[in-house]
Amino acid sequence: MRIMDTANPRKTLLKLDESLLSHLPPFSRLAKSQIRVILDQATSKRLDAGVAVFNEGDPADRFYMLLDGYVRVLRITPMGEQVTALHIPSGQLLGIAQALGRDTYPATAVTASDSIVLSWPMRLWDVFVAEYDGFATETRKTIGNRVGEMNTRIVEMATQQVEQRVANALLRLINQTGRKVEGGILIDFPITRQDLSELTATTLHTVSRLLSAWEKQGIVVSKRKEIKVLNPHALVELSQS
DNA sequence: ACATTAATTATGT
DNA sequence: ACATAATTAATGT
Repeated sequence: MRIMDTANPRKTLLKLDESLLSHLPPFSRLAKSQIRVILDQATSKRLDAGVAVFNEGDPADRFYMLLDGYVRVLRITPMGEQVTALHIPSGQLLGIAQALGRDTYPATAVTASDSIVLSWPMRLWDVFVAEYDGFATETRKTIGNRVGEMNTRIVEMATQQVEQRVANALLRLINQTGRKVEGGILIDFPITRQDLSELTATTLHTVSRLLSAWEKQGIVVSKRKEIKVLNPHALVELSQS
């Protein structure tokens, strides 16, 4: 029987079941007993939306597995503006500075929705890599994917116009974090026009105009902090005109 | 082709 | 009632 740490609700222990990790790529090749010892070393936390998981430049003392929710990775420009580098959906690792050969976090991670994260002290990273089959190769894959995405976004910024950039950003969002609903695909976490503008290096006003225009054309519908894509194909066309 | 500024309206606690 | 989000128009680069 598990005693909850009621004195410290921020760090409340959930009942951690092996099935939480067993289907996730970095751990999928492991036996139940192995996952058990991994879980026993983990700290779990519930985080509200908009809370920093870690900050750019902080000593990278822990790494994280996002169990539920979404996290966006931010960088601050020299002039103090936020730029969103990418979104991370649940089931992925984050704060994996060690894999990049760093001892500080290269960016800030903020929860985009209510989230649940597991974390381990960074000193366990090398142990995981050495002892757990598939852990290293899977994390390499996700790193590769993220670098790839950031690259294509940089190319977009340099070559495409605003309308095509936000169209592309929306398409990526529905691909990575979209949930099928009645008549379209819904972005699965609260997203403002400000957020979208930070993803596409434009202003919230321009995003607002574009979304309004697209809504009239029946391509999207949006409420406050909510965007649903009705016609992805139309966005694809917009993104390559 | 876009940003900026500003005024106005809507929406959630 | 208050703060935050979104829209809209006018003006600037």
